[in-house]
Amino acid sequence: MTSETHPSPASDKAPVGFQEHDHKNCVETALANAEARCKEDGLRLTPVRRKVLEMLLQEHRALGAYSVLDRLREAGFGSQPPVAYRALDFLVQNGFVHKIERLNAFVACSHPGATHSPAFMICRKCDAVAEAQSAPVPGVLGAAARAAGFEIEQTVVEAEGLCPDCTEKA
Amino acid sequence: MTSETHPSPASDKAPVGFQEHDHKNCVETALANAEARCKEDGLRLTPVRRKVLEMLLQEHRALGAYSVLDRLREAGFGSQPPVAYRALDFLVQNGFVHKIERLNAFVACSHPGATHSPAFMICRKCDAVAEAQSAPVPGVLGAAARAAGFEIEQTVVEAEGLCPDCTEKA
DNA sequence: GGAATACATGATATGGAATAACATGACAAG
DNA sequence: CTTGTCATGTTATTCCATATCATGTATTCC
Ligand SMILES: [Zn+2]
Ligand SMILES: [Zn+2]
Ligand SMILES: [Zn+2]
Ligand SMILES: [Zn+2]
Repeated sequence: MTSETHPSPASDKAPVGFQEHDHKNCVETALANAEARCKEDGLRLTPVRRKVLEMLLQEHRALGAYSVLDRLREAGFGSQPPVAYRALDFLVQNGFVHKIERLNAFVACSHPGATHSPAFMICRKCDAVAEAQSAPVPGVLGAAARAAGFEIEQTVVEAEGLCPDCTEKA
Repeated sequence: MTSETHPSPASDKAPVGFQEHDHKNCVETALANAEARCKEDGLRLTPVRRKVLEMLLQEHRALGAYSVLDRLREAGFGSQPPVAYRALDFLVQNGFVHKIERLNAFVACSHPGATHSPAFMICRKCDAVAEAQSAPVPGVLGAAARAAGFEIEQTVVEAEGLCPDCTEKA
């Protein structure tokens, strides 16, 4: 089970997230990929947007909108909330970034490219976040939705618990 | 066992939520059940807490913390945020109420009694919320968690989409 | 009963998340 | 050059959430 999120290019659907990896390379690759995909799809990866994506890849954990904003300010961009939120909206909209509802925070996607409905594991101790490639949320919910006549468009799946590190320390 | 949420008395694991029902009865029953369970478990369903649960059952939809607070003020209780949050915490903690992360809002549980990991369907047009009795989330996520050494303690499953009513109007 | 303890509430203050509304600048299409 | 579109900047406001300190009210134990 090569859950090598970042290092090995071949593993793509692994759980990933709590391991060490070649981070510099991981960030650069992801940024390059994003730029490529934007060019391809006619999306505009402007400086602010790029910067926000870069910092999220860099941190490799979920950042609140105001942390993002702080970093934008430091980097010489606008410092008002909408600046951050608009960039984040763009990135979320186009699948480069996910919002972690449980934390009201944002994290760079670990499985870019493939359209996916992600699932997250969130450590309640250290706030580490790992993205798992989730199958469509189906099962009971799908059945319930059909029964109720509800049309599912998007799903949020977030599991809270203890990451390996924090489990160890306890 | 009497989770007569709304429509048919026999249906217990039904999706529920978007249908009409005998609401007065539904509220009263739920309140009575809550009181019974609290007595049984040595929990203290104090006036504030009871009032909050009552209003959530009454509204039958997700309310923001400050809506709750407004109603508390009108009812002569304290009017500072912690008053609402503490009551909500108690109710969530003990399974009478769920927090809808997607909306930063709270809704009374539709399947009280049974310990359950609920799943929600949230209408993006009218904000109606229906609770489905969700089987434990595992599936893909469970496997991923095991592989990563992550210990799941709690899960959030929320589906966004269009409720029957809003689908119709479109 | 009276002290000690735990828990519930009240009130103040602050911080963080999110959006509405308006103005400006860049750029491509007609 | 004008118009429309999109991105950015700025101001202001609203909503969500928690830390902290003070007060009150039960229960428990002696
Ligand atoms: Zn990485
Ligand atoms: Zn951890
Ligand atoms: Zn009801
Ligand atoms: Zn609706």
